[in-house]
Amino acid sequence: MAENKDVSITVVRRLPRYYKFLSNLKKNGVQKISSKEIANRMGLTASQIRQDLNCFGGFGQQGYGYNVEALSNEIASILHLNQNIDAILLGVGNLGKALANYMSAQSTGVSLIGLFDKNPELVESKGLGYNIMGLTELDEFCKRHKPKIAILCIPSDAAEKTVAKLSLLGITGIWNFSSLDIQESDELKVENMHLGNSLMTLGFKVHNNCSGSEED
Amino acid sequence: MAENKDVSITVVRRLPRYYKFLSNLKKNGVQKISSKEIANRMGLTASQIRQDLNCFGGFGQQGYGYNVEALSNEIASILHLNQNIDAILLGVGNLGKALANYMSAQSTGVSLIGLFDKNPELVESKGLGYNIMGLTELDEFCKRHKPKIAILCIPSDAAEKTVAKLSLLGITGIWNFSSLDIQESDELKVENMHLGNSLMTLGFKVHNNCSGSEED
DNA sequence: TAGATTGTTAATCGATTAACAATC
DNA sequence: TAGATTGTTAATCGATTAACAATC
Repeated sequence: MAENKDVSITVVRRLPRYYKFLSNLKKNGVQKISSKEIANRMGLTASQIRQDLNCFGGFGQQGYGYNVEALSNEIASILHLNQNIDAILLGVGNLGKALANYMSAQSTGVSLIGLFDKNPELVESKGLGYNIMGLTELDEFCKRHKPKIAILCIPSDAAEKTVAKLSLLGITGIWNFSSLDIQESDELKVENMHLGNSLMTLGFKVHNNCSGSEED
Repeated sequence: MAENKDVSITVVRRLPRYYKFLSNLKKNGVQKISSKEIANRMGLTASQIRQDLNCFGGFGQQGYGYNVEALSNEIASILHLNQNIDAILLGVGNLGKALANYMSAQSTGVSLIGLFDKNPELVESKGLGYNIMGLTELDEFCKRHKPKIAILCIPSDAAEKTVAKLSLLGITGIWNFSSLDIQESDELKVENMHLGNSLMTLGFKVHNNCSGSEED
């Protein structure tokens, strides 16, 4: 059974990578794997993988390794991929559309139940599979459907005004693609996806040939 | 003068955030700031900020603090934002378009010089400001224009086949939006932007109300 | 001069790696 | 039984925080 609470965020961030890796193995019919081989193939160390997994339970078997399917299921359960969180998306530009398409194609445990835009009538939504609401309908929609996550694909000045309001409307997680640096708190969990920051970091690495691993 | 080399990637990743923060101060006419106030406003500690900056030089003044404009310029120079790296983008779907638009609007030290798609004739490129080439033209284009960074907005199976080839064509940095987990090396710097991983991490946090800071 | 705040060293904390007994 | 590989404890490494002398 999955034990969590006060597992470090560093470990949590590796779980989706393990999950992806194991899914690929499963797809290729691989049934068992050792921490050593996971390490080799993912560019980590065997120790680290065993430490990570043992934060949640002893999923392996001495002398054998890990059963791919069982471990994959355990991680899915730790990440709550089988449960569902409802999400709304604000700002249906190219990026918003890309994310909406991505989310309908992938199982990440989060599903989109509403898309909003300042000018819904200007959005070309053919093939998107959603109809788009105006931001004026946001309050009413949230009160009725109680989404938990908001995906921000709006400019940072708009985002600044929106965050506090979303909190009041019951949003407890923000996937933030605006350049606003949103601070995480107990009440509001945040993943800041600052594209520009990542690109500048890449630029630095390319210029300096600096070493060091990266993730997300 | 900026001293770098073997500065940890953890520190480097904070530089773009500092830069953004200082740019905003500058926009608001703020001329000086202390590490303590930066810390308060960014959710870090004053110690950490002083440690970070002193990896590159002593930019402050005792009893006074930091001059906003000077510090901002120093960080821009450390990040090489004034120099330019040429980049190409592969896969002009919604995401590719979003990134192309973003990059023409922002100064990140990286500029797009070519967009490629498997089916360039199917891409609606009105208003994009680029004309889109077929992937068959990639070799020729790279040999002529020698871009250094490739932005991958193609499916992961396509990405898998493409990475080694890009390396041979002189690409030394990859901004990877495919779900393929690309390993970084001395020859090839990588920023993996795994959207799904980030969303799953957010889901975990929302479910578990787990604490811990995040960035990108 | 007195007050403020840096640069920098030392202490602490957390994450990774190594080692090995347990056991399949 | 012998070999392999886990789970787990201990050692190391790196990053953050605290403290304080230097100095503007």
